[in-house]
Amino acid sequence: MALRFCRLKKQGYAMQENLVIVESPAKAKTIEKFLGKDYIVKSSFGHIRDLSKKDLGINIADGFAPVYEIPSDKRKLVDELAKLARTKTVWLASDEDREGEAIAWHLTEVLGLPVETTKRIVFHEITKRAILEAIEKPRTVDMNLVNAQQARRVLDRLVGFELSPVLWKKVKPSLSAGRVQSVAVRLLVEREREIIAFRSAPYFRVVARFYAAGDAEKTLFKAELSHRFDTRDEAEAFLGTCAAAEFRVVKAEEKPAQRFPAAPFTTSTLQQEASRKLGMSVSQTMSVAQHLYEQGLITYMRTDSVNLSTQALAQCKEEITKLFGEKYSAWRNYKTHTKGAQEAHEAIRPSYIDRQEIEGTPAEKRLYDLIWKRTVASQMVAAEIDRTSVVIEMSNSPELFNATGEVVRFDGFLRLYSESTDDEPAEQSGEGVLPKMAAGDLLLSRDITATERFTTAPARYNEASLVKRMEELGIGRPSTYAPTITTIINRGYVVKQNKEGQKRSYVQLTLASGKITEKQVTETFGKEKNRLSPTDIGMVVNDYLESQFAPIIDYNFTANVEKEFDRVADGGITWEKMIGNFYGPFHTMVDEAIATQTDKVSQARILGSDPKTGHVVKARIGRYGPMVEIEGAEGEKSRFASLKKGQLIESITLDEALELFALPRNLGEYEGEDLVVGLGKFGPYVRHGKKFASLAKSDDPYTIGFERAAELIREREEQTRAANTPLRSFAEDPDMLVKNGRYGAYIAYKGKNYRLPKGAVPAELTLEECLQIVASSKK
DNA sequence: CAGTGAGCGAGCTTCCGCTTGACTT
Repeated sequence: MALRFCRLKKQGYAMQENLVIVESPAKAKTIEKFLGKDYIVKSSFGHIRDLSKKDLGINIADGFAPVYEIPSDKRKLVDELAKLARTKTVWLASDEDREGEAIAWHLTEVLGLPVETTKRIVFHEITKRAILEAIEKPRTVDMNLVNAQQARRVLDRLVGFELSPVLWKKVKPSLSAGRVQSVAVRLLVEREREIIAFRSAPYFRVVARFYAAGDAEKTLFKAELSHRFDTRDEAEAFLGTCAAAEFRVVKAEEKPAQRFPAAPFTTSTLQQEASRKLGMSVSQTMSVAQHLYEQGLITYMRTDSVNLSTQALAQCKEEITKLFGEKYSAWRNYKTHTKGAQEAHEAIRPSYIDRQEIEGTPAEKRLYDLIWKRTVASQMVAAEIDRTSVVIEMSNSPELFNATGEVVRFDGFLRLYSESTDDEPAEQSGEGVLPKMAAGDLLLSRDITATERFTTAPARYNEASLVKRMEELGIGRPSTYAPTITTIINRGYVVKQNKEGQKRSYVQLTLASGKITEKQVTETFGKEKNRLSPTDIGMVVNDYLESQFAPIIDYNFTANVEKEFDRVADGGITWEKMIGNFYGPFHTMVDEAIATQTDKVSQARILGSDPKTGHVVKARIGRYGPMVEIEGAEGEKSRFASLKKGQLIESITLDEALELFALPRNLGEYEGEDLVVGLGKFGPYVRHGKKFASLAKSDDPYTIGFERAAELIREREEQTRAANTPLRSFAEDPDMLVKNGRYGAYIAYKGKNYRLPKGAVPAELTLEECLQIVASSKK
């Protein structure tokens, strides 16, 4: 046995003299194939060390010396790597960016390798050529870049671990603040305030349908008036003018234009498009992309680069030529403009461009299809477009009508893919083909319509548009966009929610055959799905941070410190000096914040007075969250009620507040006990004596009637009866019961519950089988 | 499961950026 082991080990040693360490296991697998049997390729699974978790992990007095630890879940891996490293030449092949360089350095430290001589290799694409080339010219670990990472890491820890405790003291325990998350929350708070402050105003837009004399059907087109009216009277008066007007073309222009394809996907643009086109959340997108990556179907999904490998470019050209012909192919190299991009990887693209479709879950197929189309389209020629614009004047008014038309002369990349936008589709005044017109042409109007519209508040962010904004500001990285959103939701700073649309009616005035007619139309507006809005606590924390730590949550803070990190990376300053420059003023701010008496960080907002009692009604954050209060008279207690989901202290009105006191409502006596509707921890309920039943989604606790409430109680009783009646019982052993639970049938035996094995039919179980299940599940 | 809202205060919470699995009540 010992001999055999020894021989195997020797053989392995002889065959694999080299150990290559990369960050991702999927990458390791691919590279191992390229390198052949002299190389064993292992993965570090990202970082292998981090600052000590239980305390600050930085020795400030000792020049900010970091205290690094190997996390317990990394111990085994590190031991394995160390063992392999002892007998082999190590090649550190972590990503070519700040974090990757640091991983390489931590590996030298932990594996006991000399920094000066250990081979460090990098490649931006996972192709055989790129990897063999990298092996040809190894370098050593760049300590300046490593130090820039240490500065980044230490700064984030200092900010996070000094700010958060200030919040625990001044606002609420367990809160958090950080360079990235606090700015993300700030974006949402500021947007929310714009929305609260916004007052929608009506206006009238005028659209006419014109035609050329003689050929009405073929030449009918739409044109919009360049002026918008503020009031109905103005709009109506204008239509009156139109009735007596003569319309004439003053300008007709046709201009050729080009539309270009979008760059290949990065993490952020993939998240945006998957959200717009497939309705996927940011974390869903990442998890599906991870699956595709692990199956070797796409390149790495956490990237800020739009670069494609030469090999991929060639494959695109071949594929486009095959599918659409050579005239559709255009060789393009895209450049990254993103702030702070590190470009350690390629863009997100299919691993094999000739693979147009894949097997997998529906989500995997759709996301792959999106990636395939975007990649291939990025290498296709621009679309050729003819844009026509026509200006129409009136004989009796200086107002002008405009019509624009667009005709695609050559589809180019549009044949495959067109990027979506975040904005709602603009109300079109009739893009499409315009009839041939020339200046001086006389036009007739079929009808002219003035439609009442309303100015709209800026839209709330959704996950993907927040990521887009963060990327623009250089805040966060591809690997942290999704987790950051999870964090700010988990901290209770932000909620993701839907909003029901509201109905409103608007006026439409139409001039046709010399007569103006009026129509009332209704529409829904303000419907929202999966939008992010700040909570009261999110707003309070943001305001506090703004008042005490303005420089830290400044939108340019990250961009500014990034410049400093770059100086460290260039060797222009030591990282300790850089951090020292930051920490001095920062720590003073922390001390001052703690010393500043902040009388009640959360102040009550006075809403008005209760019409019944005349007492003050106010909203504030209480022990159990946001609430409204009607102050009691002298020596009397106040009345309290919690805010509903979606309501904010900052924007709740007196009427909305008073409505909250309508609960609990007593609906009257039913079978000897009162039926009471209330709002509990788990939502609206109806109580009958000691029995409770939840209200259905369609029920409104403020308006629900006696009959419906009684019905809910009866339904609930029926359910409990069904749940308590065992599916199976045995005369021989009354302790043994097969019951129906929330997760299906289960066995209840002597006070303990047991799961049924897969495939068991509850109604057919015998006592023996049940006893066996109980016995076998005992451990 | 099903409101609460006073005050005291032990012990705990927290960052960002690299990577994947565990986990099922």
